[in-house]
Amino acid sequence: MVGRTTFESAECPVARSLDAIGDSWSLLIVRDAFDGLRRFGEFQKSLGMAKNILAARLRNLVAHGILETVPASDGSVYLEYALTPKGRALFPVIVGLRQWGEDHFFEPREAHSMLVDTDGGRPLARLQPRAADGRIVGPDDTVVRKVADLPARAGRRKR
Amino acid sequence: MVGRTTFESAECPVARSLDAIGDSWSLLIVRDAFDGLRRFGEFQKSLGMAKNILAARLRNLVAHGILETVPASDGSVYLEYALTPKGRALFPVIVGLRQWGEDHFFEPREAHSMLVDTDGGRPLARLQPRAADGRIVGPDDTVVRKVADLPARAGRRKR
DNA sequence: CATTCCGGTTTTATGATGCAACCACTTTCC
DNA sequence: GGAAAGTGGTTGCATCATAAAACCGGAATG
Repeated sequence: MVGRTTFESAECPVARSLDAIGDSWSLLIVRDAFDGLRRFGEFQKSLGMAKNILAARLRNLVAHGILETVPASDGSVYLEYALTPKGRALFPVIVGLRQWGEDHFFEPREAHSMLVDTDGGRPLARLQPRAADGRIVGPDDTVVRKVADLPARAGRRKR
Repeated sequence: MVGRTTFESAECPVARSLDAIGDSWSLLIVRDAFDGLRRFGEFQKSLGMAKNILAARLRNLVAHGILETVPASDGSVYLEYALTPKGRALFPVIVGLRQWGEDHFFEPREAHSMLVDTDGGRPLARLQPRAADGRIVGPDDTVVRKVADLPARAGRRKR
């Protein structure tokens, strides 16, 4: 199982996120879902993965509220898997992984798929973390701060 | 092994990225590296993971050019692991995972660490993918386009 | 009806992971 | 300077997750 007890008690949001989608396949499934895939067979054909682990991953993503099963769209009796709002909120993460991959895993002229703006067809701008006032910030401009939960309860340690 | 032959030939940048850092631990190591951790023992203590797989992950991250070993910083004979530019370029991905986790895996008042702007101490703004002209775009405003590797001057295609 | 398709589950091998012990080398302490 | 402790791993071994393939029941298709 993926999301059982590994980092579940961690108070670092990165760890909890990875507990839900940190395996090799889940984010590829989510990527395909952003591309419009919805059926079990579509995912299986696109990813070429074993059907049993696809079933397990879909179950896990549904259990985490990232996908949900919806009745059908073409009238058949089968289910479809659709992104929930929580799943759609992964869009920046997918974009980040895509841009990082484009920049660092391809030769300048090598073929690769690319995410473009529907209106205009131009590639997206690079993702840039920004401060609250809009300034662009990098790794050295930020720091992790521990935030305790308000009602009493002593602050925990370890991010 | 992580980065062997799984998605290596894929032409999707997301797949290649996940081939390098798609396991449960690598991104947590990178996160800790952003937080300033550099020594084997620091990572091992922070993550609580087995030393043999930490060694394997560090080897893999170094092999992928995400970390590099540098001689020392305190004069001792030991090595340290530092982020390369390629590794630092993962910053938006880590920020995205962190914000997604903050938004969807914590109760409103639950304790969690938070990434704040060094200058001012306020939380970062939400990551927002933007089109080339600066417009904020969502999943429905973008489409994946296949780009073949053509030798020279590609004529821009309009729709 | 018979056949194929769809969406899985059940086996069975195999690879990865986690744990503990061990080890070479360094640094520290007395 | 010798013992003890720390640092940075490696090696076996048990266990768990993963992958491939076979199988299966209901639904659609001819």
